[in-house]
Amino acid sequence: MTNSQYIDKEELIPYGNCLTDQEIEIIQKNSNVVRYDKREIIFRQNTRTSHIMFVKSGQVKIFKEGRNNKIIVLKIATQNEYIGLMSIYGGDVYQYSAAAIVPSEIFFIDFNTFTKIIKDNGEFAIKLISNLSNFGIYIFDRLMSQSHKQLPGRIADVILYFSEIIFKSHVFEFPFTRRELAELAGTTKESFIRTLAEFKNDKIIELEGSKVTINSMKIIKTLSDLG
Amino acid sequence: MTNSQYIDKEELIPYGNCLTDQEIEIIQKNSNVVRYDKREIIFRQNTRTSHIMFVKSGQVKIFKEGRNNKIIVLKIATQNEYIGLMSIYGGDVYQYSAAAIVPSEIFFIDFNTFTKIIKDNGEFAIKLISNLSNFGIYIFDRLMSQSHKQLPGRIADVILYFSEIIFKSHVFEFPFTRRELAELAGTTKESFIRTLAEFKNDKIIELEGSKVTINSMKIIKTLSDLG
DNA sequence: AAAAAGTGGTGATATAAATCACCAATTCCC
DNA sequence: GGGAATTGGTGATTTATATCACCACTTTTT
Repeated sequence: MTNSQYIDKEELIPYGNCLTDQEIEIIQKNSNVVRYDKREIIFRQNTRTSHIMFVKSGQVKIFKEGRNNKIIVLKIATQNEYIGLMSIYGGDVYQYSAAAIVPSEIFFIDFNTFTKIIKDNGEFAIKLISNLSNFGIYIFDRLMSQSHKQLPGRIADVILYFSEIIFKSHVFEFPFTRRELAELAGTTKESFIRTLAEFKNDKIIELEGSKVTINSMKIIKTLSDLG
Repeated sequence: MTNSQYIDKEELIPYGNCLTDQEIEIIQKNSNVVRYDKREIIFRQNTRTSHIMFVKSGQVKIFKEGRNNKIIVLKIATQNEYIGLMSIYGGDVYQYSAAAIVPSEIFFIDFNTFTKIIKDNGEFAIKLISNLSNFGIYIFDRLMSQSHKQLPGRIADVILYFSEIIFKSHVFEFPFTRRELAELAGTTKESFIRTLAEFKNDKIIELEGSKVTINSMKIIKTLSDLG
């Protein structure tokens, strides 16, 4: 018998501190962890949804594939983030794909078990509603940025995303190829490379391969704001 | 005392058939209806969220305003659709604006009352999770289309939207100005007008002012698919 | 260990669509 | 009822970015 007093439920499952010990136990009995290598696909767009998943450890790329191999990278999911929630309750197939970008552990929870807990536990339901809402707002912002910002603004956004959201540092290494970075900025590999080179020439950033050092966060933010 | 046996709860409140008579009653006690004229603003982006709302009757334009007066029209909400849900549970200010496009009645529900019912009623919570998920997926599709489709494809999308989602007929009248239509397609007034004129010249549609008759649904769908 | 595929990068060229500049006809509002 | 603003529309011009065509280098695959 575990002494739950000493366990942070939030580390066992996202929004776990809304759940009773019993609910946590039920989830754990109806779940399992799968390990994925770098670049392995976790689920693919248009396949049937099955389990609720979250990232136990690692980093996962969420992306959508369109016609003629065009891809949009939506975000990087990190530790304790649900992935695929929106697809599971929004229809019966995944609307996007997920792939590990570093070796990652994914926690799989049985769909019916999870749904029952949402129904029984209102606080937990509200948390999920909040989560989905925030994700929706995030996609919405991406839509605005894609529609109205031009390249330098969108590339500044990509730099800010890694610096502020993912690595929380103004020195970091892109965990993506140039092509993937372009897919995150909604452009082509060539245009991304060129614009990034301009940032480097203008001394806004330093750039050595994948390593980025932001020299002027102020200029990056201005670029992002003015679009 | 109302005899609920003869009332379709779904018509009183969206997803009402998940609610008990008592819950419906609580909602009705804590809500009110407000009438809006054509073009009146219902709520504006960046103002604080307050009530849960849904469209009792009419049609409401949901749109987001960016820098330099650039606007994206996201969708038209019609009867029995919640508006602003995503903003209310995603943060404390509206992420977008809503305006009536025809005289409309909006049902306002007290936030705490509504939240309590979500917490108490799991079926209702699941419905809302589903609703938010579908909305998210819709925005996501818009993002894909904005990123990868070119104008004719996006304008075909607009025509399909009115024909299939809003009016369910291949003859209809745009309830929008050319400018608003352009904002829905993610382009400028001029480009929208030109492309629509091409559709007319190519006999894909007939066009007289705001009145549209789709001659070849097949070509419209092909344009939408191929982007 | 060779062959194949993918990556980072640069230059030249093409092009879709925005922008600018108008105008006539409506609609709005003091 | 008359001026101001908005709308639908067209043509000419500009421009941002995609596309094409490469190349040297690295990483996979077999």
